[in-house]
Amino acid sequence: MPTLQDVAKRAGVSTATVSKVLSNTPYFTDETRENVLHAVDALGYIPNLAARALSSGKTHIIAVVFPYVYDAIFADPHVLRILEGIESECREHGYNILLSTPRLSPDGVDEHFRQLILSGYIDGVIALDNVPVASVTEIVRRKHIPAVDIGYRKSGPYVCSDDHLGSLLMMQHVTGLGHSAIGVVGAPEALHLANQDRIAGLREGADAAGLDFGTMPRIDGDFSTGSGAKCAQLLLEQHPELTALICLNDRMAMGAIQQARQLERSVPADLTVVGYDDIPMAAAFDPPLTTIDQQAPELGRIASRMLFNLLDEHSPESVVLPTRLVVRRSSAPPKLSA
Amino acid sequence: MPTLQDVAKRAGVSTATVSKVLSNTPYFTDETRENVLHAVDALGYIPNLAARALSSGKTHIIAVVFPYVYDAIFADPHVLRILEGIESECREHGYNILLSTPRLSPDGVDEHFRQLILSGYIDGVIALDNVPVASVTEIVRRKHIPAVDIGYRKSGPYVCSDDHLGSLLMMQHVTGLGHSAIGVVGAPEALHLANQDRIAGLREGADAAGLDFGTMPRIDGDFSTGSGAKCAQLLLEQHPELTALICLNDRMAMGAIQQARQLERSVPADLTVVGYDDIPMAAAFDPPLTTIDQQAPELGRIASRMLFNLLDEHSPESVVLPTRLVVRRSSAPPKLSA
DNA sequence: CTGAAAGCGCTTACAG
DNA sequence: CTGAAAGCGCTTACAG
Repeated sequence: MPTLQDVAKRAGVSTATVSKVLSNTPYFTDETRENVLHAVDALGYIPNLAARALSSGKTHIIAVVFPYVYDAIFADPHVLRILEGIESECREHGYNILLSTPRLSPDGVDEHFRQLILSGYIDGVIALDNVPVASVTEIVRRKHIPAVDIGYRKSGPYVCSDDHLGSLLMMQHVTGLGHSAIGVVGAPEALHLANQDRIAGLREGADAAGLDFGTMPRIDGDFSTGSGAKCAQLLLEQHPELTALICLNDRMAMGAIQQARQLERSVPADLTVVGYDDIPMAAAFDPPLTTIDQQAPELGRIASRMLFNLLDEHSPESVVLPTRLVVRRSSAPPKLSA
Repeated sequence: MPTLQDVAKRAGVSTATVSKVLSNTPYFTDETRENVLHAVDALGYIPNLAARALSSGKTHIIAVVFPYVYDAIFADPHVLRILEGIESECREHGYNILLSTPRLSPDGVDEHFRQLILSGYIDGVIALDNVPVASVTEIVRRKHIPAVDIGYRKSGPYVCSDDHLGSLLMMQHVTGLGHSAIGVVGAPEALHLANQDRIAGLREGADAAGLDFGTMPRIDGDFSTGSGAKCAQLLLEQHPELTALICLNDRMAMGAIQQARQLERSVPADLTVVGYDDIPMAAAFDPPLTTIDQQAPELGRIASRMLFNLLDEHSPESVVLPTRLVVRRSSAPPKLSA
């Protein structure tokens, strides 16, 4: 591979000049600039990233960090769509994505991740920091590496979805249809920091409809399809009077619908089931899911842009991204009120 | 951050010694070794990866390349499970994963990817190289960077799933149940190099059962759930006599099942529907899908191990990973024969 | 068993 | 507007 030196020689200038021309420093004769560019072209010169990193301290690599808890990254379509947004934005800005999946424990991140962060290889971090057990970004920020959180650990710049609004909208939708015997398929708060907000939103929605959220049957799953089925089974067995199930993500809602079918309850005729996230399959499901669109790709895009701001020494505002109710066919008025 | 020099000073040795001790070179007094290790500890020294990369030429970064075609990486659970296998193996061996999603055109890979490869930042490449339009690894190998393909472009070490066997097993299963009016929801060969093998396997299975594969109705989708529904609709409208649908991936099978339900054909009582891939949701679906397990995580793991072999200057054998029939509840004997 | 020294390929004050 | 030179923090023959 040709080096900067080769280019300099070929163009008849110094390496400093080549370097500066390539980094778009002004103050160069058009002639010099052209000379350099021609030499670059002729030689097929590509900068050595390691050398650049060593001397400039910038690697143009950002770590995208999805803590490895429950099955998040490798099974959750929602997480994937966030990644999609990050990818498109990073690629546009010439940043490379290093995928990191640290194991978290109450003691913090694992040693491998710690080394990565301290090794100087990473210009910035975007972390899905939503697990109560430990913070990913703490160690990153302590090293003064720019970091943005996607989630609720508001210890620095962050972007999160308006979960309170989302679950409020959902409860309003369900009560608005006339339901009052409502079951909740939730998730333990230890699994996700957003849960508090979601529960609060549901409560507010229930209050507004004159219902007591505290008395609504609720069983927690783990976000998987299977757990949704199990929760729905228990809920419907113990409370056959339920006419609606609010599930805290789409996969559990799908599980719930499959379970309802086995119990000979057809959705939405006999039972309304709603989800959360609006993953791609939600629209293709049978019946298509009424759910909350979190704008996952946009979360990723915004997080990336905030990070680029930080890298430019600006201080981006944290943002709470609005959620939006998507009404499809898994929800309908209860039969009794018909 | 403390540097090698700091460690050397503190330990009273040369930087060469520190470097060698840290890379486990033998021939050192236990005393020297301990001195160095203590200094490292005391200072909290972490090697600077950029410096190491520049002087050694090794970055310990491997690029995991999923060409950005149709919706592969960000919507296909199967791809994700491959990534899961790669991740676990790489993490064990101390390699970091750079996620790269080049755009492919008949001219080859995009400029961004080309630069990445030529920049010296990448020790090796694992590529999902299954799209006929262009090869990802060609440019990589031309630069003598170790690369392994997951897929069918057998231009270097590769690992692939035994698609021929998989589809043969599937056809045998379906014909074995007594079906002869079988429809196929396929995918255009331009989308995936494995299709040829899958079609060949189906044909062989049909032959073996005394059926003519050529006359079986077939419509191609694009691997998405929605396309599966559409194909099933067309197929069942045009050929109401069909008693079984073989789909070339699970997502299309799920779409087909949903569509069948809308046409009042219950699965498997009125219609057998089988898939391919055994994605996580296949087991949780209603009915649970009969499908082919491709051992996706294992594909990723094997690919990683082959790459580590290459990095150690060994020449790994390419492998064709057996597939396995997973019988669940979406398949049953046809009604008529009952 | 250990060290001096060159070198990896860039960038960046500094000087002119 | 351009260049000489130091420096980023390691590794690696080579020598002893």
